[in-house]
Amino acid sequence: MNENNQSRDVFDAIADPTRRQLIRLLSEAEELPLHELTAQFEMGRTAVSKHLAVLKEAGLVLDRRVGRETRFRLNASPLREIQDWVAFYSKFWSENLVRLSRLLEEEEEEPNGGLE
Amino acid sequence: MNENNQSRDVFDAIADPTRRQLIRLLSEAEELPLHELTAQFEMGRTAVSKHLAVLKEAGLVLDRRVGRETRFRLNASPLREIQDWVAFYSKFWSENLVRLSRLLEEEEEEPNGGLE
DNA sequence: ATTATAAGACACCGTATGGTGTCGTGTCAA
DNA sequence: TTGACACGACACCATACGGTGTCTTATAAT
Repeated sequence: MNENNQSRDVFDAIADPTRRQLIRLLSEAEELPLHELTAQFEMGRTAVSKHLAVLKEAGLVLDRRVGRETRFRLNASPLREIQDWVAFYSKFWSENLVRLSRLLEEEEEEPNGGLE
Repeated sequence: MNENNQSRDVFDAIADPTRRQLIRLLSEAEELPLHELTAQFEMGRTAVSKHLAVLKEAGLVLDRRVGRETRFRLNASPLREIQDWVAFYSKFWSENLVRLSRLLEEEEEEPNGGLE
């Protein structure tokens, strides 16, 4: 019952480079109509519209009609899930932290201090 | 000429839930053979092997043969790209920060203070 | 009133993806 | 040495995906 109506996996939504570019463009412009977004790509309007639909299903984009154009804006909050996910693994790419976590694990498993 | 030999997009590699589950399993176990990983899923060995191949192409996994089994281990460092990417957008999902950035933008665009 | 623009809806298409099953081979165990 | 096991390499298949083009409708401009 939260704000985010994501019927689509956020990981999936950001997997496509075109969609990441859309996110980038929307982050720079507050609100943009479809035709203006389309102008930034080599593909046709329909394709861009489909990508935006995917982003919308993931809750990453909001749209509203203004006159004859549909304007899109970014809603970045679902990206928090990505950040949380990747934050969990950040401890694995620092050698020092890896050593530290191993030490902690060994202490947990062998509380009698049996280091080899 | 760096360490990471990623011939595949990391965003793409982590888009699949099965592959994220593989990453999770490997993060908990240091090194695991294919058959042991396969036992954690409902799909067959070939499918799991393919997912691991994708992770390998993204540089997220290393493998070595030991006897008749192929053991896999996690290499999380390519995930740094994800973290960097998402960190850029973290400023967009705090309401306070959004308001602040809007204020700054309005000041830049209309330095005469013409608010409607 | 007419014309141009913006976009939704839809049909269509080639290819990538995610799964299957099978066969052959190296390795470990009895 | 025989058999079971772990795996790679294929061939195969259904469906999802990322694109196209066309038609129609609502809106804006002239």
